[in-house]
Amino acid sequence: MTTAGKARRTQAERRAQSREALLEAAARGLSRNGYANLVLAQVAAEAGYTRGALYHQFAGKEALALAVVRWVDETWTAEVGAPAAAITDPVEALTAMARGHARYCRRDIANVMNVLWTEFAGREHPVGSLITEVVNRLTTQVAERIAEGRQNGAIPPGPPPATTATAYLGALEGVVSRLAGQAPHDAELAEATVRGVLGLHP
Amino acid sequence: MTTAGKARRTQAERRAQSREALLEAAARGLSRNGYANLVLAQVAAEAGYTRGALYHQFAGKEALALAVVRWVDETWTAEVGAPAAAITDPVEALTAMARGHARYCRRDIANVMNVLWTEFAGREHPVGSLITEVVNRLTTQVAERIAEGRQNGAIPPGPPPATTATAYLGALEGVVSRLAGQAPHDAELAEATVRGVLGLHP
DNA sequence: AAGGTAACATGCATGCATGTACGTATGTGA
DNA sequence: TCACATACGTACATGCATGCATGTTACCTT
Repeated sequence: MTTAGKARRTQAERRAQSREALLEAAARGLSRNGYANLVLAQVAAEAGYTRGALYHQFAGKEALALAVVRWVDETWTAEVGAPAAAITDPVEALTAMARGHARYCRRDIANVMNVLWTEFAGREHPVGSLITEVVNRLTTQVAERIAEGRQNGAIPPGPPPATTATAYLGALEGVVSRLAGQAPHDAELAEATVRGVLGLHP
Repeated sequence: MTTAGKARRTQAERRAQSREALLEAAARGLSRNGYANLVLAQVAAEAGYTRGALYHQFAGKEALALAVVRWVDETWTAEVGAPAAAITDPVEALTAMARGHARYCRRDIANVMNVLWTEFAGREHPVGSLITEVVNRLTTQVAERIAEGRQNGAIPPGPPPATTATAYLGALEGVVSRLAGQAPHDAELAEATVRGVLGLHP
């Protein structure tokens, strides 16, 4: 809402602060309103600026949304994806990812990916392409873990790994977005859900 | 796309045919584009009419969307909700609903509720209110079945029935919308998912 | 401290979709 | 068959959000 330090910042600091404030406001706006209903004047106002600042930092609405998606992707990978990927056991990794995603989505920013995915799924749009790219990468990773677990014997046989991975991510997003950060049930139910998708006993 | 019988229809028939064609086109459009990106000229064109016909049958964009939601609700209740509600055993009813929903969503119409829900969740809009109403009714029904199954001993204890029911519906919608009618895995994974949410063994 | 550049604000033009008024065609009852 | 009502098409007006061009303020260099 308000820029913290106003007293004699350097230009780079000033720029970075504005950019971050705008990105955060845009992420909240996208979470709530989606892309089509996102009004740049509101985004700028919520960040404490006007549209001028926004157009100075981003080429336009599309570029802003792309930046938000990349930003969310980076923070998600750092906070959820990478820690889960570091776990050796496939089942533990997949359940840890579910719990981690639930925790990550306790912030209001989190619905961004879900909203944009449903809005741009099956349409030709740069934002949709980027989302698809991110989701595909994730799906591939999950599918590899599933295949690994099946060979391992820890995960029972089922539909093709890619299909199961798609279901895994869809179910996870569905649960978490509906529960909207109702700790601690969100993480518990997220794990239970993905265990079900994978065919694991409770 | 094309109106079937052109030869000497009665006015009521004529009106009903147009209305149904417009509703179906609107449902497809909403599934793909959502409410904000739905353009009425495209809807009318896809139904074989112009905006004039649409505005003659519906008061406007909002009324059209409301009619679509009611229409989907009715068909869903008839094809999925009522058959599942007729089943006595709670676990069987809940799994049957999951499989039934997956089958129902094999049509392109099905994403309507999901799209509109994510678009209007937490906003004040007539369409959002109606969706919330429908979802709440469903959630209550599912929660009752869950409570029943817990008392029964068939479903293990867990988070409050209302919370679990929300997770049930979120996970189900998530899986089915992502799988987009990939029979037969959609039904299989939908059932596995809700079994996981409920804490049942595979 | 003064000129210059980047950050930001403000006003204008454009496009697009909705809603409405009016015109035309098709069915209905006397 | 003729007057009327209803289904549908067409053209115009309005509102709104984006994008851009032009001012104004803050910071940096010398």
